[in-house]
Amino acid sequence: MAELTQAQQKFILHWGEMGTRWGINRTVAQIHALLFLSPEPLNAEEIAKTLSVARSNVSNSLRELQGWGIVRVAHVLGDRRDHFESMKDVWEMFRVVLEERKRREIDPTLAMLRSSVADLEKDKQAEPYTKERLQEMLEFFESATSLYQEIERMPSQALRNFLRVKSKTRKLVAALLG
Amino acid sequence: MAELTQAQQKFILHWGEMGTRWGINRTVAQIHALLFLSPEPLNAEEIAKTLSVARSNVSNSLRELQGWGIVRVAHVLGDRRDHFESMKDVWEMFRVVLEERKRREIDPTLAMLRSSVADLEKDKQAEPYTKERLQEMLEFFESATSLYQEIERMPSQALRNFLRVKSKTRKLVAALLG
DNA sequence: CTGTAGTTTCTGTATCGACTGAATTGGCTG
DNA sequence: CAGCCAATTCAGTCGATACAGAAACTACAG
Repeated sequence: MAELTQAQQKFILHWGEMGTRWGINRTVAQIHALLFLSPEPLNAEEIAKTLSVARSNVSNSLRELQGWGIVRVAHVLGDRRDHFESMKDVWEMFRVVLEERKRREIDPTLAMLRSSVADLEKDKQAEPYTKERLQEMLEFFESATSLYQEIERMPSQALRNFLRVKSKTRKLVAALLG
Repeated sequence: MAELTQAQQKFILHWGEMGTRWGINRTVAQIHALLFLSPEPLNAEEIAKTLSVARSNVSNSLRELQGWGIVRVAHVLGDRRDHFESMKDVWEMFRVVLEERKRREIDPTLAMLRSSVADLEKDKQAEPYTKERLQEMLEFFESATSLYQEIERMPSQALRNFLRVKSKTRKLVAALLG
């Protein structure tokens, strides 16, 4: 994995860019991409070499990825060094990240909105427009959360099959018509 | 709207932080929050005053918000200055933003994955692991996109009602049990 | 107990993007 | 067409964050 093929490089770079757009550090995302593509766990040194970033940067990024719950340490027999591997199940991976983002970002937002709306509820001389807007925002977040959990609750295999069938059907129809 | 109440300030600051976490500029998000709360369209000057940012910064941020399609110019009779208002329907607002992010980020990712997979398909001596991983990633994005469109296709009012009933029920049950 | 390999923490630097204030452009009004 | 007000563009500054390299720490081996 020390040398990257064209396709691997392309994916890793793209993933890094995607990361930045969604508030994830570029290097963190690149390391994740690398581990995702790697058939076996890599040690920090290899990662640093392959991506040409400082060893310490790799260390911190790996900690962050572990914090997200999509990378974990894997030990290799006869090697003292820590090795790292990415979760490989894409659905599960995104589920985990979404769950974590909900915990870090959505839940605090819900709390903030609830307390604000409650405060405005009490304050009789507060002008009602703000309350109305915050109320609607709160309802949206509650509904979206609930919708998300509804989907999450579906057995993921069933969901996948359902969508796979749908996609096959669509392609078939497209082929027949096109 | 020149002076902000406690609740308004809290929301605007929080929205700004949320923005940064999702790759949206803080000021851009704050301006959006302000417009979202404002009962009437605001001109750029007012926005700059209220949030204590430079006039030019407001100008650029407003352009960006218009680029996302959630803020638009509104003219006020007898006033030469442009005024700006945010979309107020929260569901629609998020739908629009999601649509735009799909266009800007997901679609190019799909394209990249498709072409990479196709390339690896041809290249007989390419090691199969990378192809396998990219293939799965591609399938995920295709399914997720399709799932998203499935949800989007549902009449939004029906979706809202469905979720509202669910939430009411949940609260009732919680009240009876708690 | 000492040396060594591995990892993390720390500190200074560099880079990138956000932001400001000034200059410029555009367009309306008398 | 002169003057003015609003909006945009531009060029430089500032600040946050990422990052590298050095130092410190840890754990194990001999």
